[in-house]
Amino acid sequence: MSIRRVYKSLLENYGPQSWWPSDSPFETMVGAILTQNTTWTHVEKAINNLKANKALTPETILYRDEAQIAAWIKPSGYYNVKTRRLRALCAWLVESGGEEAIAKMPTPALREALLGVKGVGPETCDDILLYALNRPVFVIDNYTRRIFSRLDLIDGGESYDELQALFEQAMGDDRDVFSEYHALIVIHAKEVCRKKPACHACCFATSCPGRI
DNA sequence: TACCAGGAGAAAA
DNA sequence: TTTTCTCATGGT
Repeated sequence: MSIRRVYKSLLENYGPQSWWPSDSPFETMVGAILTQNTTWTHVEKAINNLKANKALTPETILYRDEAQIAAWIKPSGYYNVKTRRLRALCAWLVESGGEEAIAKMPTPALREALLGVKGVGPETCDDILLYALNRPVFVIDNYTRRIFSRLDLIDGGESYDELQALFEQAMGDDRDVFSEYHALIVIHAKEVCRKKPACHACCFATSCPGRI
């Protein structure tokens, strides 16, 4: 078993996922913040509230009443901290000259700048780079650690950057492959870990619908 | 009822 | 430097 083989297996089991579901790069950025520690169905409700109120713009999120923004994104949970995080991201975006300006920035500089925004950690940063800005970066999340340590392909204690380098080296410099792989990992984890409490070992079970 | 979800930052040890 | 706590709604 190898990282490349796992990708092949997941793709065969679940098919292409074609992430990220959104209508614009900015919507993807907002979704990346809102999806922190919650499920996508809750994020959809929050984004729909923003859309319904024509509030899915950097300017609206920056300048509308903070309590109003929080009320719109309430379904996604942690609405107070996420409001501040959205504002920090929008402030950075505007100060940087908007989407057209950041699109011209080289990936390492862009990544460093995003990581400097309060509320944007490594996973959210790479979600934005990969899915909003189409940069070839591999997204590492807790599912990746869980699944691949269970498969004995990683130790589990590696740093975020170490794991990212490992997957990027294994899969080549292919943005579309990185995009599919991360989505497939999330789909797989959700498919096989429905048991309560969540089963963290069912990658090995013959009953697992997406057994690797 | 209790657990958990497509994390991150601050505080405490 | 590493670990623990906090933020919070809503589905199962």
